[in-house]
Amino acid sequence: MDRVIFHIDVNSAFLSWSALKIIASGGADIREVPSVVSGDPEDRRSIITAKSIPAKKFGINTADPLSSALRKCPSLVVVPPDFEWYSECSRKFIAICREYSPVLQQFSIDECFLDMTGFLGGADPVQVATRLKDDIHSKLGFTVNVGVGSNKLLAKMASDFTKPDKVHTLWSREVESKMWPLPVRDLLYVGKKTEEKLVHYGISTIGHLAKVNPGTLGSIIGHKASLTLHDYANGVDDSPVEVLTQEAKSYSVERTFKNDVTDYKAMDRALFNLSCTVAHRIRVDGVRALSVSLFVKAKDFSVKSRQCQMERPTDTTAIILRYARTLLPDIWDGSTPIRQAGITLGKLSHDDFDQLFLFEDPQMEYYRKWDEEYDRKAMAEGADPRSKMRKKSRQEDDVPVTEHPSGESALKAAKEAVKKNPDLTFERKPLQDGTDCFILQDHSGKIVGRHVVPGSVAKVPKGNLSPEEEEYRRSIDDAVKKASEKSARRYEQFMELMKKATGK
DNA sequence: TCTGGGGTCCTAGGACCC
DNA sequence: TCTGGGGTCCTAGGACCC
Repeated sequence: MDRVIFHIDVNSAFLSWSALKIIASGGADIREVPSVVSGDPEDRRSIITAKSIPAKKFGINTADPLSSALRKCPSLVVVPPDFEWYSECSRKFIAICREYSPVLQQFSIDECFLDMTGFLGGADPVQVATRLKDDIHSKLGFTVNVGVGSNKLLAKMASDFTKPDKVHTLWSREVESKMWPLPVRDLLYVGKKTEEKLVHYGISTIGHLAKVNPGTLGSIIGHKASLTLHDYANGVDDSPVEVLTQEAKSYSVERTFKNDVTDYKAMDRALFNLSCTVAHRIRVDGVRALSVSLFVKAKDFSVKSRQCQMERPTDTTAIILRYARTLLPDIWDGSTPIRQAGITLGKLSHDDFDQLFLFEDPQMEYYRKWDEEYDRKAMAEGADPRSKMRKKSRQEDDVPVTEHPSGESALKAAKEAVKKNPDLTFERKPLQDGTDCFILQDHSGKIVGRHVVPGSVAKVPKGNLSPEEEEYRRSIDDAVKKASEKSARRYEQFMELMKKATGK
């Protein structure tokens, strides 16, 4: 049977979503000027996460280093990402799409497929797609492209035609006229390397690719890829719109260091931090991992990795760290400058027979308590908005949050609260999404309030500062220093704990 | 002043067994 | 003891996506 598939793609998603928030607080529409979502402009390692259409006209592309983008366009407006807000926008976007068909597959935070077959009620697919597009725009304030096609591949290709705020069709019968003239690179799963290989053999358009013998193609790009790409180039894709989200097969955490790591102590601290983060995430999701993989990326971008299987599935930080440490000597000589390191957990399961061994291994008691404490603190601080929080801490739900347009006013509000109630203390604690935050705690350390400046950490005032700004600036330096001291302290505490637990 | 972070899947080669 | 080949499993590295 002929299917009708929609692919809905938010135009410059992160940028549009940030724009809405900025407009709501009285700012200008950054979609209309050259602008990007990126990290701290002072950090040479920041890259472009999203760009506006005017920014694209300066030759700025996603994943470019921010420094090179600023060279192309010195007046570029740079805003930090706000993942919590993006998740909220995404949820609303998906909810509207779901009103059009229950057969929905969320493909990423800003894309989904709808199987409209049987849900059109005789209506013209393009009219329905246009209504969906306009519906999202009027209710949520941002634009999308809708691709309409005979299968997922064609719908996705169609949504990528001209942007923004457009509906395009790519039916099977239109493949030859609309898709074959395009360069091979435009085909899904043809990246830089595959493009190079294909062009080397004179295959430069999707039409060329469609006519190449799959056997010949296999010797150029590999067996599996040749079958897929040959089908794709001919507009063939039988894959269904998957309604059920499948569980993650692996969890990974990677960090690029501010300065390349060249000594064991610093590397061991990094392994500890990575282990803490990734182990916390699997505990939140209630899974355990059997395999651990460690990778390091050197200054020259060469990557080395090693993996191993643990004795049994675990979600314990100390165990994961122990295995990660055994992998390290195989991939690092202890002196080569390392720019990035990461840990991936795989072979995941839900069974927790690990508990049975608790009593045989007295160390586990220490480790389990430490992890519980870590999880409790992480939840209270609302650490990572991107993690799918299975259970939210009750405390967090009750804490009032006050938003401020600037850091100075947030600092002032926090100070006044302490003045009114001397039982309270406040501390500056930026959230991971770039939102600045002053938290208020009572004498027991319980968080009772938050004064936040959404997405403000990158906007550190420089140059001639007023006294208020000076103080704010100092509070930032302070918080950075405190955070790094805290991380060092936590590492030392954990090392003590391991010594105690292992009796060494 | 180059180049983030979180995933999935595939390939090629080695180990091991028959 | 040598040689070849097929099948399976494991893993390091690479390509791609958003």
